[in-house]
Amino acid sequence: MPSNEILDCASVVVETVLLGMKTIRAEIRAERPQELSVPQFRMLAYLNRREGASLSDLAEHMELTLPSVSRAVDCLVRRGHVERDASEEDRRRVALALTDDGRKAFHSAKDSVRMRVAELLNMLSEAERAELMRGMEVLRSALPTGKCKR
Amino acid sequence: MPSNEILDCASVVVETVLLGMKTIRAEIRAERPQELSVPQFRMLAYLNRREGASLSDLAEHMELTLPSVSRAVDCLVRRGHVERDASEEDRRRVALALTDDGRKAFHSAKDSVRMRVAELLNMLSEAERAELMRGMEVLRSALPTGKCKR
DNA sequence: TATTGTTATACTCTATAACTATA
DNA sequence: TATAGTTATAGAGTATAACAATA
Repeated sequence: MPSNEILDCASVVVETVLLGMKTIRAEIRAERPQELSVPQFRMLAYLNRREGASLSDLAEHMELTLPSVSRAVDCLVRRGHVERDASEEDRRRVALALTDDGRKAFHSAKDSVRMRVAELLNMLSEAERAELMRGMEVLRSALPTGKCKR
Repeated sequence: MPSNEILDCASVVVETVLLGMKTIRAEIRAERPQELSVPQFRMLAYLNRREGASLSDLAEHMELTLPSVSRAVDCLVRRGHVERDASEEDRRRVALALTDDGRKAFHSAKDSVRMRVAELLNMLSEAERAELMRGMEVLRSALPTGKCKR
């Protein structure tokens, strides 16, 4: 049972992450030719890292059910962002991959977000940025990263 | 035009916020009687702070269109989380407020998230937590604080 | 006429249940 | 029989366009 002091820390972390997410969300969704939703962005990001991932892999990463991801992928395929092929080894599986168009859409959205955040960080002093980086490092080390499913 | 070093910082911040959001999302949506989506949670959080806010206030905070928020509020009203009344001063406006049930649902979800994050932070040393808090403080100072009129 | 909100319509996001195909 | 996905159905999340009511 965490102490009150740690519960207070947790509140700060949650509020800050939600605030940060608001900036990111606004940028991902801003006009722009290749408009993406946040879930779509997350799926493209995963497939960009894990070429050939199966639908189950993607569902696990997104923490969604298979039917939900199946339909979401329908949508991405329809838009030309993702390719869906039968796996060679196990014909039940599908191998998902970004198309060139999907890779372009993902990087375009990602670059926009990064540029927007960089503009904000540009206002900080070098010392503050160093403290920020250290804080991010600590937070990453505390958060469950990907697989370990509580 | 931010330097490459700052662009790298921005990447770290974005990745860390997305990772943190994943933990929060999983917890907000977890089992539990009063299941909420992330947007619903954000709306309840806003109305908890701003009793009597109008639909336009909420739409601005959420960065959504009025029709979208109108429907989202329909849903929250149907679930008994929110009350929608005509404003006294200006009959065009609606005054939104949490019901007791809505307040309960919000605090329950919020407490779950906080507890889950606190459990994770509990693994850190005291020095690491101090660094984390400092990093959060710096990040907050850099992010646009969504007209925080609390 | 301008502002606040709702309704109509159309996608996407997500779930559960029932199904198909492969192993 | 067990596993990987899809289809059916339903409700929430989101947008634009058209509308109604109040100021």
